[in-house]
Amino acid sequence: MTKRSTKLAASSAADGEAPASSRAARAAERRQAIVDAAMEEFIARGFAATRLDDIAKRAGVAKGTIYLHFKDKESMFEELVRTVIVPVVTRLTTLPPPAGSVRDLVEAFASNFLKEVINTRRGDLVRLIVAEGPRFPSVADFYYREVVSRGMAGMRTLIELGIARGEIRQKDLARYPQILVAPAMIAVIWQSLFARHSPLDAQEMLRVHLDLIFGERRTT
Amino acid sequence: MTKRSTKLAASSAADGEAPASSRAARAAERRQAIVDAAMEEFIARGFAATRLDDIAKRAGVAKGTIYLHFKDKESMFEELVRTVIVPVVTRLTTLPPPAGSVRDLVEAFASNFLKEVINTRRGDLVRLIVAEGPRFPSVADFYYREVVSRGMAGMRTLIELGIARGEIRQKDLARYPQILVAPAMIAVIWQSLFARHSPLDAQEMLRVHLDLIFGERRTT
Amino acid sequence: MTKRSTKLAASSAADGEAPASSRAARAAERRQAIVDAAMEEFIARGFAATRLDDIAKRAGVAKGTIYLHFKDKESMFEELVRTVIVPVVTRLTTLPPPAGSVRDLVEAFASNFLKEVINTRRGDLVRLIVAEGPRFPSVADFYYREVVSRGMAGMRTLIELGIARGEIRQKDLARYPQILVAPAMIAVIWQSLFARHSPLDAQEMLRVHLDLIFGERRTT
Amino acid sequence: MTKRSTKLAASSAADGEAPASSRAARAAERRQAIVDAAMEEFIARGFAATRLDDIAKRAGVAKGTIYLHFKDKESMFEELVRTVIVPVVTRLTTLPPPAGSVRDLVEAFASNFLKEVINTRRGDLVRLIVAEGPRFPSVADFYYREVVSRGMAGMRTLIELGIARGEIRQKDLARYPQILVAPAMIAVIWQSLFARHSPLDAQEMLRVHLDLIFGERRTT
DNA sequence: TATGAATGAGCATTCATTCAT
DNA sequence: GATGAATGAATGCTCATTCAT
Repeated sequence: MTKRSTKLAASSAADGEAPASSRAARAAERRQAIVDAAMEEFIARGFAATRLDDIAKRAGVAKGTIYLHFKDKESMFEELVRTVIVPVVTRLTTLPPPAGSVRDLVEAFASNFLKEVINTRRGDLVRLIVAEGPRFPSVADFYYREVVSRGMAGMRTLIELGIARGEIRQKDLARYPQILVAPAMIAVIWQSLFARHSPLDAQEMLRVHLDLIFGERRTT
Repeated sequence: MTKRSTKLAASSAADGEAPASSRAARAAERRQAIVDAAMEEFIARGFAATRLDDIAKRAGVAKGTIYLHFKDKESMFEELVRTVIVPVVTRLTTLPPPAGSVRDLVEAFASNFLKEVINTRRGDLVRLIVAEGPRFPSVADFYYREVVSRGMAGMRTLIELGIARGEIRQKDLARYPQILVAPAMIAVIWQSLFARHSPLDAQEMLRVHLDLIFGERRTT
Repeated sequence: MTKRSTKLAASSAADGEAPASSRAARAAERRQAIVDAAMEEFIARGFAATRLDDIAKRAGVAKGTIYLHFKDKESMFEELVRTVIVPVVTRLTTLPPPAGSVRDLVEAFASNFLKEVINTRRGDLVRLIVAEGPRFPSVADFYYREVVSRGMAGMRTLIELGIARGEIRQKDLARYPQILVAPAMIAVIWQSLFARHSPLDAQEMLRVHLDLIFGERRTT
Repeated sequence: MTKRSTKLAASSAADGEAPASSRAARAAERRQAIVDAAMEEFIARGFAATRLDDIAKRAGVAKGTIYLHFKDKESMFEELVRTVIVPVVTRLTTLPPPAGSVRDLVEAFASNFLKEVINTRRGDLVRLIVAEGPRFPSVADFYYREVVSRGMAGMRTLIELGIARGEIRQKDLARYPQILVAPAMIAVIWQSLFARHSPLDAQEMLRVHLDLIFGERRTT
């Protein structure tokens, strides 16, 4: 009756005997299954309305097992956010191959953001953070510290570089990097809320936005 | 222990003497007190985590009184959104005095948006809608229909007018009015989530953004 | 919006002006409407599950009006039982025209019981008393005192008369008048509970039962 | 404060040592405790006035435990009726040893009914069904189907046999088996409602009734 | 380690009763 | 007298958390 998490059971052969990846690996696998399940449920229902029962069922574990990996519902949510956000940030920030024009850099970033966040569960997670932020100051703090402030700083640097190189005219833009990111954020929220009312071609919108800023015209 | 609703007692002179405003007026007053209290609580805690007890306490009414005005918690939330959103939309859309440049129009709108939404409980309500949308399709539908689609259409018209008049260069912008609104939305969310981490001068940011689109420079 | 009780408004002409039956009559009328409505509701839902709101609505009065006539829900129920039971008992016990055979007397009684109780709201009330008895000792006491014990005594007298006159053979019957009444009671309950499963010709059943006791055969 | 269910602890030896009766047995035991407690409370107060809190307290379990066994209060009531009725019906219908006179058979049945139902919680349950029937059509249906219609059919068969064998004179009786059962039902209700006003020797009453039908005289 | 039965605090909702109009 | 808006105690049900197995 208990359903095993499938998408992550890429580990071993038989179910009861784990040759190589014993003990620790099994545990990590289970934990990951819980995190995945929790993300789905939290996104779909929000923190307060999500039942641990449903998470356990979806993860294919018993309810008590969750407490072997997380202190309680709150810390599960907080750790979940960290667990999912950190690798994405790492990937998005490590990327910039320091060659080419600023627009190339920004476009590369946008492209990655598109692939890694928009139209992804990760995008829904961003909306979830926006939703639960006020009730989870620690999550909002974490998100501001790890994502927002770092993102703003990075964008500002890029903008200043663009201004220095003459790619960007609008000098004030450096004071509000939010403007550079705003359409991407709006895309994330739009997909999560209004996709079924009217689909949005996020990629094209971002291109138009970059045209607005860099003045030129190019194809992705 | 019972607290009188203060901000809404615009009825008569003194608090203890309500000669004319009998029955109906008292009822409307009470209902408004409930709506106000509910908005505060829903914004602070989200739908699921909000207790009717707290709403009642904050509104200065008994728990049962809420049910004289709303069928249940869900419809209270839905009606609340309508009650608050409709007048704002009305005010924001009725405003444009059809004189002056397109930039003037947009700036007037931005100015009103700033005053009516950003830095206002209404702004928090927008974040709340983003947060609860997935669990309240009816709310998301309503918001899309009454606010988003109408807003997009209006913006598109303005953009096209701007293009026709030569105020806006970027022709593609008309396809993505979201870009025009994005910074305003980001400002709303920012104030709600990150104001305490780093305050945002929304007015100035919007000005910079308009400069980006209209190319010029002006002071509000 | 308030609906006037119709079936009882056989009183006066205009609604606001009661020529003869003013004041007191109006009050009595209202009270009767409440009693009627209450009986319907209590029978349909039982004491605990009946809402005063529904009674008021059905009676065409405001909720508060009920409290002008009855102390509270409990005493309303108790008085209701008295109000309805007493006249029936009176009618059923006053009837015996002291002529003819004992069987004639019993048959006359059965016939009246059939007309006055079985297939009547009064029958449902008996079932209601059976239902609520344990929670309303005062009602059970009243019913036992006014109906059961008097009924048993009366039946015993009739049986003894029948035995003395040679109409009834079974001498022990006088010790258990319940046997004489049992089918009538069963008819009451049957109609209330199982009529829709399988209708019962109570009159015929009672005739068969009397044949069993009196040994003869007659038509009603 | 927690009371262990006593009457049902027929499992192991001492109360503190339950070696074999693990899991399933414990669960069954708990469920039975809940059923017992529920029966007491429902009988004493009726469905609507019974509090789950009281059932839980009486059963010695937490409130939530009830919901591990029953979907809600309604289905608890319905299942309770089934759970209690079915075995009784089974026992009462399996009994007839096909020897002896019809009167012997009927007397055996009466004797069992006396022992199994009258003066038993089961008797009170019958009154409860009469009480709640109108609000629980499913219960009334079940009772009619499983008990009443089967009982009527069985009685009719016996009566016809009695007529065929010359033990019963009254031929019409076969059309109204209710007459045969009526005093037993009245005994059930009497004990439940009027026992404290005036005790009833049900056994003797049933004997007198059988004498009435079979005409003879015998001792149980 | 993993399980899931058991717990009981917590909350939405109902409804008898009151009382200002 | 009548009214019905307002009250708040009462109660069914949920669900995060614990712990014996």
